[in-house]
Amino acid sequence: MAKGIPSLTLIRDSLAETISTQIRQLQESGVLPQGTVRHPEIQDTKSAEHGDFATNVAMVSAKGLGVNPREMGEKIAAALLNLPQFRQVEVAGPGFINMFVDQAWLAGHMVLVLQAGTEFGRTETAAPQRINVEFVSVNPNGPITIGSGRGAAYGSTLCNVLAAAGNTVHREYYINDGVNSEQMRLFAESVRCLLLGNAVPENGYKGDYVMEVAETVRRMFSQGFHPLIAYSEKVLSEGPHPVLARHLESHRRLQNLIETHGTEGAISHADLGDLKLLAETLMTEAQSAALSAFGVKFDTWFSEQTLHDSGQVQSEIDTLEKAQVADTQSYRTQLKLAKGGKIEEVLQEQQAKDEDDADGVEPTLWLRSTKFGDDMDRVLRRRDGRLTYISSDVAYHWDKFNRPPNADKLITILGPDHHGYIGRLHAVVAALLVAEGMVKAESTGEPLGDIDAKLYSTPEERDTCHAALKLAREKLEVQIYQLVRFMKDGKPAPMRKRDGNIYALIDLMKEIGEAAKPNGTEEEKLEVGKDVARFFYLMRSHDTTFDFDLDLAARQSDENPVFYVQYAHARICSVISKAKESGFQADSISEDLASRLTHPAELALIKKICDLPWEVQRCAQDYGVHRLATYAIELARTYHAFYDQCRVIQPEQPELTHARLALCEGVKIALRSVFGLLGISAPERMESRAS
RNA sequence: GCCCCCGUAGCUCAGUGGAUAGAGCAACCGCCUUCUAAGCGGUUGGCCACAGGUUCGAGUCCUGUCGGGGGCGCCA
Repeated sequence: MAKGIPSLTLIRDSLAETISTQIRQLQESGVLPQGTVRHPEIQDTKSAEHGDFATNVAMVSAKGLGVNPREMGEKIAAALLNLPQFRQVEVAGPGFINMFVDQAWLAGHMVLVLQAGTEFGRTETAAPQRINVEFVSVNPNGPITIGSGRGAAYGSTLCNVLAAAGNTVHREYYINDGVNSEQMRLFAESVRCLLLGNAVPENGYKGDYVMEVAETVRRMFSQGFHPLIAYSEKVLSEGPHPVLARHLESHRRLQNLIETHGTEGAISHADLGDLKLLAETLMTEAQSAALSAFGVKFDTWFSEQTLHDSGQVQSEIDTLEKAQVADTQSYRTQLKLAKGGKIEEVLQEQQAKDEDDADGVEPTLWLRSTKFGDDMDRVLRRRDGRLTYISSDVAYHWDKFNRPPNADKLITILGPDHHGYIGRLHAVVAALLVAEGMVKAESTGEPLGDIDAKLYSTPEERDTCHAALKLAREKLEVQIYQLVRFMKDGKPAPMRKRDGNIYALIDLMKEIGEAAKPNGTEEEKLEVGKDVARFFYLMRSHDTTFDFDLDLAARQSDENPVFYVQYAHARICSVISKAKESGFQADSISEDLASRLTHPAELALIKKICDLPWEVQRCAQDYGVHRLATYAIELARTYHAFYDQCRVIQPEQPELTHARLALCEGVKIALRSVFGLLGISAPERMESRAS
């Protein structure tokens, strides 16, 4: 585990701490009155005449202390001026404290950057958390689409950022392979129809990828399952493996069919469940390969069905029933909500008694999720006895807290179409917290109102449920990313096409690579495609819809910002290698480094480099990782400007050359760090566009 | 009806409650004998959808209106 650097070595944190200390001393010596002062925010200035950094601490704190903000600012400024970090401190406007920092002090931070090396950008945090992040998690019934690409890019980068900010992160993909799934049943049915030469069902799957799955399945039948069986047996002999065990049983069944009926006969006699297992496994493998090419790796690919097989689903449901947050009474509660989420009315809808139902009909098992803020109760077990998807979610969310062990928090990243799922997921976790006895509510002592009485039987139950929901919202954070509209030739390009085909992420990468690097190897093309696609997804806030210009992405030009940032890295590598030819080393830290770097373009660059850890921390706090892409562009721009104004290699000025090379090395370190977080490559060379 | 997201330059989008609202693309003008011109500098371009409110201060927070996108299954 990487250690990271203590956050106090960061410029902004260090300034904030210094200002806090000075204010405290001013209060102790009676220059400023006692009272709470907010932690100073260190802001950028918009023009050089306002100095290097500014803080509004006087403006936001003056009122509480009962003093004039400008006067307070003057007193703080006077105190700061005595410190070596500052060459000038001024109060401006309504009470801004504008700080002009000492250039050598500023440049001295470069030493810290160079010492941190590849660790630069990582920081320690006072309260590290153990976090499970689940993302992508699409059904194994098709390739990863360009739509899911956003979730993949966002989720993987968020994980990188959370880890860089000092947390322990577990990356997880949930495979929706439950045997009860209607969609997966239909997918398997479609594959079977293709295998048997029958027409695909009305709402079935028709894309070319389904045909490919069917062809692969046919090949597996003709080759037989012996190798797979042998492999599973070997692995299972070394220890338990629930998923493989299920596969082994299925493969044995299919092998028996082949031996009795021959290849074609086996296909037509095969159980739909066995075909489904083959089809979804192939699809999952394809998804995994595409995501891997996209730079996304998971610690766990978690199979939903294992929760059923192990009995965890049933046992968690029993626990919920015991705790009376789930029951089989024949009504469903629905909430009518007014604007602002206030409950206007509680409706209890009796279930129709269907006399036509045959034997074996069980009463519906309801999760009383309306006790936990959901707008309607949810079905856990259908009347035909089959469990719903949400029933697996109950066991799944409980199980997820084991990855990493004793997880503090779960983050689930979902697409815009799953927005309506947030409420019931929180209800699921809240119900679990109640049922597992994890909630201790303080009684509010308030009696049950009319509306409450329809939801809860006692005030204590209500208070417990409310407390559980509050805790659930802390334990499970759902992040929704918004829709992407893909534009081609100025027109929207649909993710799912009429002919049943899907615009797959892997195809997007290939297309971009083909256009950007027509003479490259397949691997190089995929890498370019990955870089461009990831950067495009990550440039915009995940929380807003945006247009993905496929033509621009495919164009290999200066219009494409990813090449702009990568070019900065390639330029630096070129300078450093040229310098080496002249006998200069970039990674040596000279003692007088700080005093040599005085040019405005150099100082701007130092400030920008040193901002990276701070940017990472901010992103980890509010999950707005798109700012890292903005940061990369800004850093590249600052470097390009420096490059234009400050010649690095000057043999007649070896000290300056060394200092500037160290600066280049610092930019390189920062760029590589941010590229790593964004999941894009750092090319050492970029060929001229002409070639 | 309810929920979520959005409305900022011609286009695509940034913008910690702070000072004169930014970038890329598009348009125009400059800069390669010198470390990669996939670069740099400059010009043009704005009732931050609208109306109230909170605040010393609002593009940012709150309420409402209008407009756009998405979601509200015993599907997952």
